[in-house]
Amino acid sequence: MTNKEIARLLKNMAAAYTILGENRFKIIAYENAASSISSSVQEVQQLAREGKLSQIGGVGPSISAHLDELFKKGKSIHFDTVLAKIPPAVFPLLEIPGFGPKKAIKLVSKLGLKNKNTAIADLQKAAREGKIAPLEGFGEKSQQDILKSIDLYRNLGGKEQRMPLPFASNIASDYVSYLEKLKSTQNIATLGSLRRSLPTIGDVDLAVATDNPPETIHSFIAYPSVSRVVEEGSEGATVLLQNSEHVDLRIIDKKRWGSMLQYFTGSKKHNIRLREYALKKGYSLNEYGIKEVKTGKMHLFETEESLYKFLGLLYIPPEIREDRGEIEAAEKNQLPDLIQLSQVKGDLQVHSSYPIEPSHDLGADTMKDMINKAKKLGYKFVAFTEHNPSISKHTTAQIIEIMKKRKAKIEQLKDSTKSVRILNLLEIDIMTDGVLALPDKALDYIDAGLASIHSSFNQPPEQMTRRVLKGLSHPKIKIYAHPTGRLINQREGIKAQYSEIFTYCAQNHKAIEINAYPLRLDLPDDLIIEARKKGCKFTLGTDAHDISGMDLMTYGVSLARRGWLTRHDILNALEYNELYQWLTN
DNA sequence: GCCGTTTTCGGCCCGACTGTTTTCAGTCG
Repeated sequence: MTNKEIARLLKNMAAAYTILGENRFKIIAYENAASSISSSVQEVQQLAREGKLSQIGGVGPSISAHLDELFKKGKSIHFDTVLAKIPPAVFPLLEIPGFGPKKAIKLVSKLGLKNKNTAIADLQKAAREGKIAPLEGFGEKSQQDILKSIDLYRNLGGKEQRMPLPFASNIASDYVSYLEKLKSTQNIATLGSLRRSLPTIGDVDLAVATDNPPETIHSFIAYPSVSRVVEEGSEGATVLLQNSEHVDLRIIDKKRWGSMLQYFTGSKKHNIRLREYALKKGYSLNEYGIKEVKTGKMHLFETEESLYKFLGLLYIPPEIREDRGEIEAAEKNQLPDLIQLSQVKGDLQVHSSYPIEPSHDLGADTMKDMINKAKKLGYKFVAFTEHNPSISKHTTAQIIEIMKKRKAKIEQLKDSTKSVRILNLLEIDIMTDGVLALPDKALDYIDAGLASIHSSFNQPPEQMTRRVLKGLSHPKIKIYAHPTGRLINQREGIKAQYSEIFTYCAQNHKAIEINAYPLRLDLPDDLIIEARKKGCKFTLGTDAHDISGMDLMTYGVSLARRGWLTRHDILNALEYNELYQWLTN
């Protein structure tokens, strides 16, 4: 079963319990478990095999026992018994926007919907025939809304696409510099997942504090790339851009800027935890401020810093507001000193146009150009990591010849370049059987290698894990590059036993790459956290195939920050000599 | 059902919006 299927099952359990009138906290528990499973990048069934189900937040002894039974025997008696008490036609209706358990059961029973396979179509027919409006609790308006929601559901087809962070970030920064030019603009910021630097973004949300809201809103909707104004009000507006990217503007009162920014930045789970924390101290927290429960006195916050401080907490950076222990850490003065872009002294994955005749894509710019770019970025070092020469198109002797020449070229550049040190690395495929796609002797011509998967992404987890570990076992290989192999919106990552891989890397002097390429943003943050706990070191690489690609290091840094990493976890923060020693040791 | 510097019991966030209601229920974020 996929995570999505498991999450849906638990969501259905929550719905069933809602209809059956179960304890509402039990319902919330099932919903929480469903939501953390649906957002997990680790395969839950795999975790179950390793006996690690309880690692997932919100999955405790009861749910994990039922899931274990389900995975081992193909069904869970408990789940089946509860779900059997609900008419089956209820469940498909839950997928329609605006439908919850109560509305679904009411319609299913009053309209007599029996067939779960045709439930949505049957409902649509009933609405068209005007059979919903007369029902108690419904009316003409809700009948129309149901028809609209069904259309919406059908159009979406359940697959809403999220933008990779760098795309959303570009849209936002262009919009921000446009709105900043207004004299009335006092404060401006991004909100939500964009501000927390999630790898993928749904809507771009912006906040503006202004002394002239109408002017701000007018300018917002008059922005040149707006293709359609979806909503326009006194507190904000929503527009669609050329490629139907959704952008929301929210006008925020300067006196409450801190509270609103905090609230709309989220995450939801962080906010819930923060409110629970505040309540224990006698404060009720909402998006407008903090209320003293006893006296009703309201405190307003112009900055987030003052808000967190008022609650006795250090300022929590947006990237780690995910309810992963950050509030407790802020309380105890134990927040990590997260890595910053300025601490990154070089790029450890760059592809030049050097004619290495690779099996994958070559870069577009010369080594020289990329070195100059590295200088401009203020780097102390840069690593060339072209793909290995194609092994199907060359003999071993030819490959060695290519590698020899490349080494000579890099040596020459090393000698002639003072300000930036150059590393002679190579990105080498791990073939399906775990063998490196480079003859052993050819590895003599590099300082160290990155190993990565570029084919047969669908091997079963055990086989994939053995393949990766075998590839990494070569003494020259020091970095496991773009570890999951995912391409956002295009390809799921490999299925592997990551905890085994991380343990191996921590114990065998292998670093894990955090790849900043926009469609990769790989490793995902929860796996970074797991790898860090095992003691792994990390590298940052843009995977740039031209000089402009080298500007995207900031997204690798965001990802590392989301994974709680500091400069001590990341090899790019070392001085060149220490780094060279680490890679050649 | 989950969870823990309030840890094996006794808690469990807060408000907006919508449509149907004359004070609330359901859904959403």
